[in-house]
Amino acid sequence: MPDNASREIAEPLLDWYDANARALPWRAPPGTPAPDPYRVWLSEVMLQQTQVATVIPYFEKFTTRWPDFASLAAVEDGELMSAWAGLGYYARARNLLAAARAVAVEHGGQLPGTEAELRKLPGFGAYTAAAVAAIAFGERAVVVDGNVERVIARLFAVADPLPGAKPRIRELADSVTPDERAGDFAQAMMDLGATICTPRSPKCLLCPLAKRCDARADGRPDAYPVKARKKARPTRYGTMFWVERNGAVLLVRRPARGLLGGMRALPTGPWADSPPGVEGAPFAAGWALHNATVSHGFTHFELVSALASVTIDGQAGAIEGEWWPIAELDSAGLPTVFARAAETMRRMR
DNA sequence: GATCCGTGGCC
DNA sequence: TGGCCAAGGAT
Repeated sequence: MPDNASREIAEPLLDWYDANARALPWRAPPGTPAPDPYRVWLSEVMLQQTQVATVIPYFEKFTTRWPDFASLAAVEDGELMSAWAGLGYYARARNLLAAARAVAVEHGGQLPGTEAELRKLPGFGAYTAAAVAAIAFGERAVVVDGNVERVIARLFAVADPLPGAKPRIRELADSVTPDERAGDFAQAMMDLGATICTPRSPKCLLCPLAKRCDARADGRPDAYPVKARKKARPTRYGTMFWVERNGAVLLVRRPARGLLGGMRALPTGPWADSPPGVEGAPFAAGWALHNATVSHGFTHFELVSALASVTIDGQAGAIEGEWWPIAELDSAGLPTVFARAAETMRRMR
């Protein structure tokens, strides 16, 4: 790292961090020994595309139930998915469990300590491998997340739009990453991005790097980073099926991959460009198609789902799935869209 | 490189 | 209201 980059960026940023670091459950205080790699890893996975305030209660729940790699590796798939319910991006939970088991089997129960080895584990991309290597193991790794991209783009007034500018931003991040305290430096950059160098209305008057910031000098810090416009989300339509029998409702397990993969769910028909009615129902019956719908925004489409219901008396026959007591649906581990649909049905019936 | 993959909060 | 955003990864 060039001397001027250290003097103008790393040193004042680390000084700021020493005085202003957020106290977070997975974080050791600045200057103290590195925190538990298990807790660092778990927090980093939960924090992918998810804000700190959302993560904290999940992190507390997970670390209470499963305090280390061995206990997590022993969990059954369904139990882990239920615990993750509501946090979103469920592939993270599937990869988390796969990585825990790989660590138990192939690494003697300890997370490998280098960025290159971490990168091979499920769920460890460029960001997470660098973050865990730097924060938990003290490796000099270049950690680039959305916060770092924004801070760097402003410090150097990077005019090229994302995502094309990612390689350039990583080069610049590399050039300002110190050889010592790379983990604290990464967390300082992310704290700065989350609290000072925010996407809208950055608080430049409080910023320890304002003197050195090219975007600040231009007078338009919020113009960076430049981003390509996103496509509009299409609306898709579907139907969820509520099958009631003896005070219980039929739940199914969704396929292991894809949307809400591996999660417990209400039976659904296909998503379509227009309301499909009771097409794709789990079995032929006298379905009542209700007027109420449930709308839910996913990452790349907006779902508007109708609700259809039927009550079965006597034997369930060959119906596949679990009969879950309606009074205990809160403990079923349903993703938010199904939890809301279930709540709507519970009130309507 | 483009697409898929959740959810909640903000203005 | 609706688009944008958040400690990204897999394919």
